[in-house]
Amino acid sequence: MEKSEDQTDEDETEWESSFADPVPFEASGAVSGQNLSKTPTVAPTSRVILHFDLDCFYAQVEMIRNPALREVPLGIQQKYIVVTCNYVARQMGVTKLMSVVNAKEKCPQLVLVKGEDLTHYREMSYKVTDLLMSYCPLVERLGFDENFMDITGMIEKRLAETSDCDFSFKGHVYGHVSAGVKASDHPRLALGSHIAAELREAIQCKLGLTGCAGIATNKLLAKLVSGTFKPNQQTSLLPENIGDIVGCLNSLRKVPGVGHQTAKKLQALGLATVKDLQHFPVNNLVKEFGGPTAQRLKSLVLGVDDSPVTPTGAPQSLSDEDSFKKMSSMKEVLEKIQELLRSLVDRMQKDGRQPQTLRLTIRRYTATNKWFNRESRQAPIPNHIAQKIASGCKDDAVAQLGPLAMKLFHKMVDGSTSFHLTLINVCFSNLQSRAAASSGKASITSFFTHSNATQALSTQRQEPSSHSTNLQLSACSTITQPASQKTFTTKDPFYSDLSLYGFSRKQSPLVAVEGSPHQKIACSTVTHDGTDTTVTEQLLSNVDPEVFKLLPKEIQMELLSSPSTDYATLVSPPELINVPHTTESKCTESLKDVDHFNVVHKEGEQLECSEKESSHRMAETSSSSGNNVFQEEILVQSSDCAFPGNVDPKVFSELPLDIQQELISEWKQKKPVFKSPSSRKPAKGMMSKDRKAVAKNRQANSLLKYFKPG
DNA sequence: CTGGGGCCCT
DNA sequence: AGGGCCC
Ligand SMILES: Nc1ccn([C@H]2C[C@H](O)[C@@H](COP(=O)(O)OP(=O)(O)OP(=O)(O)O)O2)c(=O)n1
Ligand SMILES: [Mn+2]
Ligand SMILES: [Mn+2]
Repeated sequence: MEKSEDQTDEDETEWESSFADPVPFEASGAVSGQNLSKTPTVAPTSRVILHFDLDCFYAQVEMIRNPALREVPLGIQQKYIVVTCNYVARQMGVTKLMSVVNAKEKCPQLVLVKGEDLTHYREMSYKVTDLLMSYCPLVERLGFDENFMDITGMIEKRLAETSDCDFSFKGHVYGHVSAGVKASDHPRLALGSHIAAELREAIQCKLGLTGCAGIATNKLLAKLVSGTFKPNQQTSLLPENIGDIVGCLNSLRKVPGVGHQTAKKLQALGLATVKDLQHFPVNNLVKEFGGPTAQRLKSLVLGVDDSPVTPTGAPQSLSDEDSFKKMSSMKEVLEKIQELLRSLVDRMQKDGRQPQTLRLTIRRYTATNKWFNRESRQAPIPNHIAQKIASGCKDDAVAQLGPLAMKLFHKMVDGSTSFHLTLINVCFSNLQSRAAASSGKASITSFFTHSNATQALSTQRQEPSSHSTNLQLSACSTITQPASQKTFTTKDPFYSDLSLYGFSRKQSPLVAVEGSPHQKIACSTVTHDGTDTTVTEQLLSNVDPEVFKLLPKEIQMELLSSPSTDYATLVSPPELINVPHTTESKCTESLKDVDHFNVVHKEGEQLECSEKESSHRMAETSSSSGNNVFQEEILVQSSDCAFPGNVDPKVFSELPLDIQQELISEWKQKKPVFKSPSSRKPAKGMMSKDRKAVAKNRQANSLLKYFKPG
């Protein structure tokens, strides 16, 4: 969400003139130059990237929980601010991140729902990510309500399978009247728009959520374009219009990756708009930011971004915090810390991993500048305590973590003098899988001294190692199933073949569950009976069998389970039954359900998401650029982004989904595998070297991690 | 009358 | 341990 200062939206006034001045050619050369230097073993091609952003996310979740709220102006309140609001409220002038007082002033009838507890939002957030991942594993989260997807592989496969190029874009096309755009000129993006439409439809059908999507050739552009038409619409960006969308960002702060501090530095250099930066000599930028960052900034404002879609995996940290006007007694502090710890331990337990580090953060009261003075202290969590967390001895764990947290507190605050706190945050980090944790302090990898086997073994997987309660709770993706028909609602020729994607029997496509809303359906977890000796020797041929035998059973299971892990998905919607009664939200399982390979095409119905082809924001007016500084990124292979070596994205996409996830996890040194907030990622805590190396090679790190690589 | 989360880099 | 970025 944008800060309020950024919310004035003047895009429309600017974009047509964005081509007036050519910008130096050199700036766009980096990407193609780099890729040209590679061996052209893979057909050079641009990527197709999707960006999804849910509509008024917290408000939508609350409206699902209580449908009566749909018709009233609704604001989600955290302390004294309205963090977001539904579109009814927006129509009446309420904005995101508005103070409560201000919002009530704008809209006295505003209904406020407390939103300090993020549990429901977090859960829904992961359901969306899991759903997307079930189609294609290349999904990267950004915040709770956004996901990037690299569907290049899916596109290539589809393109090879069909010769039918007589179709149009789904949704809007930036800078055009979409009906007037020939999809045959941009078949890959056009296909992407169809996939985006279907994924949005799936999100609405299965989860009851609406959102926007952007379809473009990189993450930066996909994100920028997704917000063009707002709510519940999608927009594609053609290469010829890259200059338009970037050029109309008159405030540099709107460029993702340019935050408050960077914008201030730029402004000190006299740079306020994107065009200013486009024309600014990179050399003068280097002085202030350093070479790599300078170049990245230049690239960003040209719409160039070859950062990969990096599968997010399990979270690296879990934190819980509370703010208040004043806290000044040790008793309050202790009670607050214990309260936060109880909640955190609860979440940790469901995650199934063990935190190795505890961090305590405080904010002291200061009259001015209340929000930039945080102090923190962290400490290792003794193993015996960590195990209580994961094993479910909640009260026990809290009882032991409390004193540890208080020790950290006293490193910052002298209890014998007066203090005035306005915030306390408790954070678990350095999260390790049980297998890794139980094998000692080091990761599993340490068992194999000269292991080149680690790659094949996927030693860093993080899923729970046994079929414990944790596994059942976390491995089950809970998806709601509308009781509505499964009728196919389009005769779009591309949909039928989409059913081939993302499907894998073992993966267990989203299971439809009908019944009581609050009924929890147990997971039918298919176990990997990997204790078979022959299997062992096959899979672990590079592992010393003597060493292997010494490993705890759970770890053996871990090592054996990687390439062929079976798992079943499970379904149950705790409170999600209220799928919007909108008649147009029919759910099709076309991409997923194996039993529906023979898709029923129902004539006459359209799969439209009530996209008003409104012509607001001028984005529909066509403008062709004369000069083009904004060259399309060509030669950007997915292998540069998500795959090691020269892996053909098309071939990759044809692999069974679970295999895709395994491979990705190995390449990333993480193990998402199970679809849930837990078990997504391995602790790369101690693996930071590996992780860093990976990130560096992929250009995923550094300042503009969000968009531009180095 | 300015939340409550996350991520990565230094 | 802090800083900057994202939502
Ligand atoms: N500084 C911020 C920004 C966002 N959020 C939360 C509240 C939002 O509901 C959610 C998603 O942020 P968005 O910027 O996408 O805003 P919305 O989804 O609420 O609205 P929109 O429909 O404009 O996307 O993240 C937050 O707590 N603090
Ligand atoms: Mn968002
Ligand atoms: Mn949103």
